[in-house]
Amino acid sequence: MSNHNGVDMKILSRTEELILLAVWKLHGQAYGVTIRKHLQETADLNFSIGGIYVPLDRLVRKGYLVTRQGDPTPQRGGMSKRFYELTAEGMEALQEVKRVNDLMWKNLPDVSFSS
Amino acid sequence: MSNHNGVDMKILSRTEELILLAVWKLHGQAYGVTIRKHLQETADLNFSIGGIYVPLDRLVRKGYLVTRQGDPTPQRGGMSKRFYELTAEGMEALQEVKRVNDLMWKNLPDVSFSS
DNA sequence: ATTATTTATTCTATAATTTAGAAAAAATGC
DNA sequence: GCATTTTTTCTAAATTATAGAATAAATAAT
Repeated sequence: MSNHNGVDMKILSRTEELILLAVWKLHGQAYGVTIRKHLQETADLNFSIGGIYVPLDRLVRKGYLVTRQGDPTPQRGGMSKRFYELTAEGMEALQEVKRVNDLMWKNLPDVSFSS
Repeated sequence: MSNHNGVDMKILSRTEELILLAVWKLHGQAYGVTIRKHLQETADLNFSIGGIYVPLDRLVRKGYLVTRQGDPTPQRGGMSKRFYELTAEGMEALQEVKRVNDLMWKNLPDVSFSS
């Protein structure tokens, strides 16, 4: 649970992981609306509006994402988009969560459960 | 994001997933101390005491785990153990989180990141 | 039998994250 | 200018995570 500096880093929350993955997948086209849609279409996950923008802010503050304001587009109207991209640290945090997940999902005994 | 009844189920939090997986792996020998140790040894995850028992309670309330009081053992001393086991619903919640994870980690473009 | 030691859980307060959606902003079309 | 569209900002309430002191229940030692 430490990064390349040997400093303990907290593991990503579920939402943080999902949003970073969406940004990764959407490379260059990641903004609030497309991120939300990607989660819906890819995994049938229905986030509220705040459920996307609140963690996005946090991920920028933590240094896992960078953001840039988009230019107005030739489409109808609307507030200008705010695009997001993964940083090296964001990618590192994703690799760490993958490491943990892979280890924890390995060598599980045959299914059996109670009650 | 729905279970076999078509009812929407909330996706497990990171901690809930990790604890359910530890219980699964430890089948029959899962209690607070062994769960905490398993997470430490398997994935280098260091949970505080409350970080284990608080979510364990919640997982029982949600029906993902059942619990039974252990008998005193021939070892030195100590309060008697409280063992945990997965329920069918707990297993289902794990399968659901795995489905989401597998989908989200698929087809990612080549690594690239900013700043 | 009293006291010390060990193992393990319970309890509880605080911090952080999630969730929901109304409100505001910024652009184009008429 | 006013209506409409797209997108973000804001914010309050609910849920989860974190930390570790306190307590409990057992055996060992004297």
